Amino acid sequence: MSLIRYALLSLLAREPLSGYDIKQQMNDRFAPFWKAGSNQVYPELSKMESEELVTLISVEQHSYRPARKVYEITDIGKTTLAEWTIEPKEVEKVRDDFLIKAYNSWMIPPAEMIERLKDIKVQHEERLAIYERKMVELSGQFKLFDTSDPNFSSISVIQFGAQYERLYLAWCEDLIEKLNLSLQQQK
Amino acid sequence: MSLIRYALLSLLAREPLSGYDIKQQMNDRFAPFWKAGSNQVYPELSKMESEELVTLISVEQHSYRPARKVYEITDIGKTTLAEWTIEPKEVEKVRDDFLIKAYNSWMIPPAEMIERLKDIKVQHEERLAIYERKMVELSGQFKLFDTSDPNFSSISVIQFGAQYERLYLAWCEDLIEKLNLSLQQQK
DNA sequence: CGTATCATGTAACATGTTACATGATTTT
DNA sequence: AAAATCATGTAACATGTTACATGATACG
Repeated sequence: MSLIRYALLSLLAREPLSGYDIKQQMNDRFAPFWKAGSNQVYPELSKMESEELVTLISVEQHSYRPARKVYEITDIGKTTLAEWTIEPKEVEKVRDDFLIKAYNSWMIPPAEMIERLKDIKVQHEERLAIYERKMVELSGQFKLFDTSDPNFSSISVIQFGAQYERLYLAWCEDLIEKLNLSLQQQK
Repeated sequence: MSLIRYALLSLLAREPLSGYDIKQQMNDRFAPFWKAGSNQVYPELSKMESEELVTLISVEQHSYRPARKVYEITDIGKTTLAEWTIEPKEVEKVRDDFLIKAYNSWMIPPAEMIERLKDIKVQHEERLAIYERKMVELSGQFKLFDTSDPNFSSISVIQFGAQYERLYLAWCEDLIEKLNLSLQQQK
């Protein structure tokens, strides 16, 4: 039911991982699509183990550290994930704070709003750079047209991310331009 | 602090509204950017009233119905909203369920995945149509270059929405095409 | 004659975020 | 000497969703 469950399974469908690995992948590699706190990952893994969606395949003990518990997806886990994947669902709300801020731009002096937009642009440029780096990384190890290769899916999702950032940048630039025009008209 | 507060203020900055009005605007007109339940709207309005961000300007009693309580934003409310609007903040995660589903597309038979994508496309086409209708509505009552007109902001946000839906559609079409190619190669 | 609308609100539940706790080791 | 890394996990808090409650009237 909960979304986090399927996010975890999506990663485990590709390779066995520990809770810690999953957190890393979400917060570093998978970012900025997703994020998960330890309080969600660890309890969910235990629950999924008791429901036989995953199994514990090894417990590595490096002397002093807490035991590293590595989980593998089961066949039940795979079919559960596949069923969820093709299950129809209403699409999400967009829900981006900055869009509400933009909805208030009429209250803000144009010069100030332009500064804000430039800040936002920098952040989106950084994200775009991350996606583009990932694209280069992945496209090397990918056989064209093999849609059953996990990399096919990774690439398509990253491509979405990159396109999204380009859209955001273009939108910011357009707004900046309009605000600039109105500044010049005032003079 | 909470986001809902600023969403409410954003609407009240344009005109006085009741809690019911706000819910309507969010769930109908403002959709699909945002959504709010009554349990968030009504208590938040009371809280904001006690903090003097809004004031109750009228209580309409239509015989049998619960009293309709209309709120207006105060000057404190306006400056609070304006400050929040220009306050820098890290940009949001994208977080769309379907992107996780797409991340699992390698597990799904291409023909099935194509069907799913077509379903999603329909939903995004509907949203695009909503945005385009709103654009026509709004652009009529808008003086070009007047960035202090609330409609200027409305238009820019809706434009973002429309561009987003076009991106989503293009991405779906691209994926469908790739999946189709791999189907033909299998034959 | 059942359902939708107006209009407030509460309660129960699900989900997500931030901070904390442990504790040796490696890096700065 | 301080901070980051690995690795598990818990607790407190904030936010969001779904369902319920009231109750007269208008609509199909």
